[in-house]
Amino acid sequence: MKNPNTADYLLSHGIKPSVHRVAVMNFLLNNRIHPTVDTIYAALAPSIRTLSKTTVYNSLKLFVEKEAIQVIEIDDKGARYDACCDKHGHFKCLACGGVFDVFKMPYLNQDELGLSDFKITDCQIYYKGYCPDCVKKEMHFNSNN
Amino acid sequence: MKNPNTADYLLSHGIKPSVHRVAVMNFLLNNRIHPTVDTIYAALAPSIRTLSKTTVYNSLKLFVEKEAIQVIEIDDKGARYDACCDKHGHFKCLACGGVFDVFKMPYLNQDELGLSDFKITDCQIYYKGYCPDCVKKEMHFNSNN
DNA sequence: TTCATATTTGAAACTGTTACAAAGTTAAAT
DNA sequence: ATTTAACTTTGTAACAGTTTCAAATATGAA
Repeated sequence: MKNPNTADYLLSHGIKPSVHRVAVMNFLLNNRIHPTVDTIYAALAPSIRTLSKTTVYNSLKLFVEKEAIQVIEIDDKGARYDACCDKHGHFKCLACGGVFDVFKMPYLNQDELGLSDFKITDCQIYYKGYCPDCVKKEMHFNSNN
Repeated sequence: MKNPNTADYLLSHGIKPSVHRVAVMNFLLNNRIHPTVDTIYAALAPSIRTLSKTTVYNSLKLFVEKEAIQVIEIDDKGARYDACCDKHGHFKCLACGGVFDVFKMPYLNQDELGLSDFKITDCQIYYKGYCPDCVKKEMHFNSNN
């Protein structure tokens, strides 16, 4: 489960690998579930008794700035974080709250999009609906996820 | 500037056209600027002295539910509202805060996306960067827009 | 005119996030 | 070892956008 190269990964992005930062990055690398801040904090707090939620926020913000991870702001129920920085879309299930990767994306270049004179710095594609499991369970009532 | 069919438009979507609702919908139909709640409220409040911001929130929420408009949640700085419900992308300028339509979109169907067993209810494509005007003005410092 | 129903209001609550000053940690130079 | 400077972390409070909710108001049919 432990990735010994987490500190190196942070260093390669110009991030000083403090104990807390390594723990947060490690969680993201080993749990590809697009977790929220709360999920990360809840998972790490028991074993790192001195961890505060602000530090999780600070670390994630720094990682995003240094392009070590990407942030998925698919709704207003808490940002999701993804250790995979490759360009890809995301699907969020409105029943279970799960976020799925969508890798088969049809990206167009700037000219094709009709944005020739723009400077594009970010592109995000978000799908919403119900995942296969929840479709089967007919969990179409909307929860708070 | 006035669109006499606004009430009919609301009715055709199963929305009772109260005075306030017509005013909000009318603003959206005549001002295709993807306004925020604050923008709409600030524009209408002077002429409709009894209007409250909660009513703007309530009306917009109802319109979205009834699919009379669509909501653009491109960042956490306030939702944008679009009277055009056609499937299209949006670009937000990080300097001036303007939101632009991106109509030339490469939509794939569910199978092509690899989401065959999912039930998709919504798709949003968001671009960020700098619009032509701000590129020219070299307004690349980030504001709070 | 009365009554039932729907709409609107305004204040308070709520949520995710950020700001900030104080406290703690780290590691190099002495 | 001790000092020092720079950085990291904490915890509280602030903040913004949005929602909740009970009371007040408006609407329209009987």
